[in-house]
Amino acid sequence: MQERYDPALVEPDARRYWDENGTFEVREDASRPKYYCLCMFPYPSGRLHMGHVRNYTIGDVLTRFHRMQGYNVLQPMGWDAFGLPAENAAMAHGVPPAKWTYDNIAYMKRQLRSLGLGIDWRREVTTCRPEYYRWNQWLFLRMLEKGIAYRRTGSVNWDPVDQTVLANEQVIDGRGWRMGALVEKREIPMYYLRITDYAQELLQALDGLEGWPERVKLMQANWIGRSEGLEIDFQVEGAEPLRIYTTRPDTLYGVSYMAVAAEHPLARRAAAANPDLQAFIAECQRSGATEAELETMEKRGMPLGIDAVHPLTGEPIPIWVANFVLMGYGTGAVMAVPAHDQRDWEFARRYGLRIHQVIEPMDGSLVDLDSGAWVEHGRLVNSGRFDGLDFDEAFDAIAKFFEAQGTGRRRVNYRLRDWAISRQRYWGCPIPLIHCPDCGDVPVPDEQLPVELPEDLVPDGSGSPLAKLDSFLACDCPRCGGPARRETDTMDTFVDSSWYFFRYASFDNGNAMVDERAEYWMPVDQYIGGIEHAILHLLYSRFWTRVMHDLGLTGVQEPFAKLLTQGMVLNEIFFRKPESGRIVYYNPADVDVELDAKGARLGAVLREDGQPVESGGMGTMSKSKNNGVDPQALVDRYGADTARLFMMFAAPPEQSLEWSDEGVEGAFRFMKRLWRLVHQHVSDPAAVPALDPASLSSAQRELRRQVHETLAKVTNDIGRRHTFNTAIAAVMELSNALARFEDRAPQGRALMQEALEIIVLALSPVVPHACHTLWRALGRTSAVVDERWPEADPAALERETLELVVQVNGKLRGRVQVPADASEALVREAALADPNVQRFMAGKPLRKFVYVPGRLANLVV
RNA sequence: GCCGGGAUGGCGGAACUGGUAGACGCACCGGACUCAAAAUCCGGCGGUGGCGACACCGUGAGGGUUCGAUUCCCUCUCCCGGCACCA
Repeated sequence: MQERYDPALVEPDARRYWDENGTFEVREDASRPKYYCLCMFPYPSGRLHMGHVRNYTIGDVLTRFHRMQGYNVLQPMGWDAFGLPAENAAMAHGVPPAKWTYDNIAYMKRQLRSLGLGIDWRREVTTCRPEYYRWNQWLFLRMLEKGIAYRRTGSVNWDPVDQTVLANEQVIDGRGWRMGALVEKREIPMYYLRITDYAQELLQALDGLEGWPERVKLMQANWIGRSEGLEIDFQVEGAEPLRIYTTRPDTLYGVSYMAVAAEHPLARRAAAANPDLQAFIAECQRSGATEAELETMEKRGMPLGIDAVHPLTGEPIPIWVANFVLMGYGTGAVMAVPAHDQRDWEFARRYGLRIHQVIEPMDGSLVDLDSGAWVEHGRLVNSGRFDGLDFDEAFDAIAKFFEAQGTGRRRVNYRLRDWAISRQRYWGCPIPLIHCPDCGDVPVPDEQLPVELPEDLVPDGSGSPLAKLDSFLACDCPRCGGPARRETDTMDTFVDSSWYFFRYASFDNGNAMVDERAEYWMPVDQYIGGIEHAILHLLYSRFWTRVMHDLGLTGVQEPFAKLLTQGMVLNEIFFRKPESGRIVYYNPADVDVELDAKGARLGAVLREDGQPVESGGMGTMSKSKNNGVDPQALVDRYGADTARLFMMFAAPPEQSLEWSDEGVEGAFRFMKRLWRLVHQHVSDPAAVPALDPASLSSAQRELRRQVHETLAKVTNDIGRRHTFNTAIAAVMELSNALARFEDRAPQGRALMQEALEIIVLALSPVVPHACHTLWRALGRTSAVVDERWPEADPAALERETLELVVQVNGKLRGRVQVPADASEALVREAALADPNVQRFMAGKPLRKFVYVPGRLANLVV
């Protein structure tokens, strides 16, 4: 073996072995338990970033660990290849999105390979290829048949200068990102998927997802947002009744106005004869479309001059148009109770509307409505015959009243909205529909699938290039054969990522979306990806899987048995803020940090000019903050193993990870120490006999216990807790102990051999290249990747004595050695005998004795 | 604004089920080796007081429960993720 650790020599060698032996190529095998380990596939943006490296290293560690535990493990990889950045790159460089995307994939695939990931590359899936997206189209048509897909209008951001629809990301402060035009909301026809039909199922099934983090399940439950309330019709003179939904029917007597969306028919009608209203409605249509903007903007409104009739009192209730009511959500109208809803209270204060208390606290205490709304449940007052009822009684009584009248009903409502999948973009999966002047919207027949996307177009930022391409547009109506026009909208890219995990199992089937191989592999046993996908991607995938289940395509209802949400990768932000002009960000690699004598930070300067820069703290690695670190440079300099080791050691996987050049150096140093440890052992010519545990000295027994305790800890930390950082820390501790262990007697050598073999096996999932070589260096002829995961020897773990902590009144005052099987009485005696303990008891009588076996004794005086 | 999460030495983090706060690594300081430097190795390293044994303080802030709280509860501050057309 080489004396010096040289990853450039070791790593290609190990990878060659895995490739030549097809180590990670797997097929279905009923004789072994299967383990489907899946990482979220990357968007081919150009180069791998640190988040990818972190994600795929976690997946690879779990893949290799489970392989060694005897599972039949599938780890596939693919490309989420449709999307907006390809169109942006196309516009910037005049290259077709397809070429840009395929070039990126080729480069990033080389990068992934250099990380030494145990991937079955035969199964690679690329979502922009027709053999993949034809099944998007095929399933969409099935959904259309079932009524799960439907068409209606929806609101989009419209750039009036570019004459194009903008993504939320492309709207900056209400203006289009390219020309700076004021963006308008516009209603256009779109296709929707009825995810709301699955709301109840998607909510209930969360309880069964035991392998999911609680916080993700909570976020999904809140997103679905089930509520129970009443749907009530308010009569409006000379118009259709105004229908609203409320979860607080108990506050009905406190309604002092109604609020409708700008697009509501009542608002439109009232505006016809009122220029001020027209201006206000036009202004509402210019305001932002995102929920965050809607909720934080100034709440404004204007009266329509129309009244609704209060259904219980018969009093007139003024109807207002308000900028915070959304037409696309619920009925586009709400009832407002300023006394018991904070937003209504603020609106009423602003416009001098009535604030009328109808609920009081159960204890009859007074409520201060001058400082804000009182939103708790309580007892009804000022509510006619409902006075004195509590929330539940009032809900019930009022529901019965409306049900008897036929003007209202109980209703379960969801915050979740149907999924709009139409995108007015080129680089996406074409929606397989044909518009015929005679037959209307006609689905493309299955035998004409896929509707292929031309790959040589270059978008110019003004609408979809498909709409300008006759060869794509022109077609025959499948129903009447007459001339027709193809749909030019493409699908949301979340469609592509909602089922790719099925396709990895049936990757080469040209005749069906999925086959029986998917039934073998699904569900995914462990899914790993960024926390930023906790809601949308994961919810859409759960929905899509249920639709496939209901169409008989799979027996699986939930796609991901276990979920690990990895944290973001952060780095320092350095900047200068000139007196005038924009903030300039400097890459941390170009900044020197000045320290005081204790190593605490004094300041930072730009190396180039020696002048100070300001620190902006830690932030996600991004282009805009210029704080990214290229993983390729890291791999080129230190090798993949050091990159993997640092990523796994620096933080537990669910937490954000702070980048540190020094930390990488530390990981590399450990690799060198490990290498040297093995080298020293194997280059000693003294024989290594078989280990005889019974004959070990007490120092040898002590070390062997540490070896097996470490093994037990690593097994638990990787397999159960997924805290790779603590597993690695334990191995570092053990290797420090081994470096101090200089026993060259035959049994000392034998113990060293056992310890080094266990270390190499235990680290092989994390640093597989180096361990491949070290295993052979230790005299083993097998490949470490094919070895079984070792088990800790219970005999080695046994202890004769224990050290217990002794507290007086909960404060640490001493330690005692006791036999491992000591009785409580013996422990009490030993604890009381400790001189320091006696000092703190100061002769006071023992009031209570708390004994936690194996841990501590607490003497309360 | 709403939903979810986080805050522990100079820094990243550890403490798994309420039981020894600071494992492991980094930075820093001291020493060995060297003509010297780098690399490597050895030692120290939360704060305050003390020659020392040791004591007191200390887990974002304030309060509570408990024999005992980084861990549980309440209030607050700041930071991060998501908010439906970025992926």
